[in-house]
Amino acid sequence: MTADPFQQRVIACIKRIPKGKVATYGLIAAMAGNPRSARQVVRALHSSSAKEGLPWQRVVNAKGQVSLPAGSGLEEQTALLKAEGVTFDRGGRIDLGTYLWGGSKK
DNA sequence: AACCTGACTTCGG
DNA sequence: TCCGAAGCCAGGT
Repeated sequence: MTADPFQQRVIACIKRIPKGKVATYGLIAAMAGNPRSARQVVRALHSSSAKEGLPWQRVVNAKGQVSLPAGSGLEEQTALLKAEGVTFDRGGRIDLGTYLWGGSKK
């Protein structure tokens, strides 16, 4: 297992995402200390989502959409977010201006 | 050790 | 607003 503080940071940040809000990979990466490692956020998520029970469904890309391919849990993810009060527009996009987590609890 | 892939981001047209 | 190309970083093969 990795002892990278970055990964630990990512996990911690995701755990802090409030309900009804979403965060982008880049935002998390920046909070974790590496704004260029958005991809690694993804990896950290994959590495510990199930293990840490992280709300990976609240993590979306910069476009405000869920990047998961349909059939891999996308339907579940969107359903969960909707249940939390997040609304999706016609294209399955989230209104980042309203639901993007500010990360003020840094 | 080298190459390839990836739940991304940002810029330009 | 949408599409395409380039850049970055780490893990897997």
